[in-house]
Amino acid sequence: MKILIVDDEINIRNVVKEYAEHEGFKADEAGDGMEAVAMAKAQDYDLIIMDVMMPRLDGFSACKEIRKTKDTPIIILSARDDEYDQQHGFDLGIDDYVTKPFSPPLLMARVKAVVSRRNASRTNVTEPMTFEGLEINMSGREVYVDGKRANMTPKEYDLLFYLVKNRNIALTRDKLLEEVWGYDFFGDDRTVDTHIKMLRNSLGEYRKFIVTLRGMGYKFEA
Amino acid sequence: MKILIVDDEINIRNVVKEYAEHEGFKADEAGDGMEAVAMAKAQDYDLIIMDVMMPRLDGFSACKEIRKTKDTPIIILSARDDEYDQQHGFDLGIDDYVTKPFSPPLLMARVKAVVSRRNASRTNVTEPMTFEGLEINMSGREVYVDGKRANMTPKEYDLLFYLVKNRNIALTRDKLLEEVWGYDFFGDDRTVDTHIKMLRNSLGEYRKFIVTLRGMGYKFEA
DNA sequence: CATCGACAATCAGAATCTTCATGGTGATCG
DNA sequence: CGATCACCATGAAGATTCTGATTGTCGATG
Repeated sequence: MKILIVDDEINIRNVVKEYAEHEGFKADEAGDGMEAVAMAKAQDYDLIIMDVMMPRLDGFSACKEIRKTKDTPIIILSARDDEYDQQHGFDLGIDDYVTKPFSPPLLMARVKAVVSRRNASRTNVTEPMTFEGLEINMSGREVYVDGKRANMTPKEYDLLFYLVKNRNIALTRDKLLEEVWGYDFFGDDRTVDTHIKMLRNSLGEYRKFIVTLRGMGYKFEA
Repeated sequence: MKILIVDDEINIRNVVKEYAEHEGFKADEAGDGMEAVAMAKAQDYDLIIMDVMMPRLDGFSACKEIRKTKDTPIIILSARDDEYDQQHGFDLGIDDYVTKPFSPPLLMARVKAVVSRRNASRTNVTEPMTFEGLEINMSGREVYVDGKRANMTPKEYDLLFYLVKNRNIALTRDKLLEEVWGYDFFGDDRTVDTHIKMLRNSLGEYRKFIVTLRGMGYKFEA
């Protein structure tokens, strides 16, 4: 297992590298996008961890360039909650996001998840899915209700996609807050309720897929 | 959920403890590294919050000592960024760190993230189980009795899942109250009986799996 | 070995407490 | 300035707990 760490800050590279090696990965480093592209094309990495803001060539452009020849899994390190980043990233087939500042063990958890997902099945998790009259296209960030394009807010998309990705699994509000809002969000539990409500409204009759688990949280039940 | 708070300043311990208990944790305290090592080895904590600068034995040395026998998750509280980065590597298996001064809600967010990550990696092995006509799917929070979905209350699920997780083990009412209800539940023993009764009703003929141990408690016998 | 006493477990239901969906409000951000 | 979001208050639906009565179990004893 060999990964490539791309960031212009040497401190971040060092931290990530130490953790990765502790997990049994072999880790190479690149200090900017140009370097990253060259290295990613020359070798077969199992995963690339890529910062967005970098000199010479930014992370997204580097991804686009790498994707021309390889489909190495990529995890993006982006500044907090940038909507544009997410939209952009889905188009490029980004496998996961971690927002800065992040805790190294959290990043490692994502790394392991992505790697095992790739190994487990080559099937792309972001293929469009259909549940009766509800069509969900995560890579295109589009949702159709009975063929009609649903216009939802960013949070609704994020929430729905996370629920669907973990469909048939009970999710606590804390878990949702951590995964959809970010681990550094500290706010009210009930915030989740509010967004669930709005999401249900957006889904019309297919609100039935979102099940309330009393005393627990929610679940997308297909 | 039990955590150990290690810091030589009693004010910090108190603040952290109060927040932790508010989140439903049970919290013990230690005033220095030596004490922490002794306590961490004597008991199974779900998490340790450890200061770096302490008399007698510093936080890092305490971690190293604890790691010899346990792999309890550890969050480090350090005074400055560089104190953590430079002085010691990441090979101690630290799960996260928070720099002082910190805001208690931030610390709590990290605590919850670390704990849920640990639990996720450990309990993700919750494939659905079947005992004759009784199907139990913990991750989906679903129970089927002869193929029919059983609609149960939160406590019934919690109780059943705990019993099943510890199947074939005798569980006292006190143990059940502590684990299913929480350490801070001060109520009647008979409460357990009531919920056992309702659970048995929900399980129909498969009530037979729940065995009462006279003068002792209950057991799920497969 | 039948009976009895003592204790343990079960049960039903009413009072109390929790939780959730909802609508509204003010803050925030582009 | 409009969209979005976090948060709060509220009431209704639902869950939990306790009480006290009843049933069940065990072992001692005559």
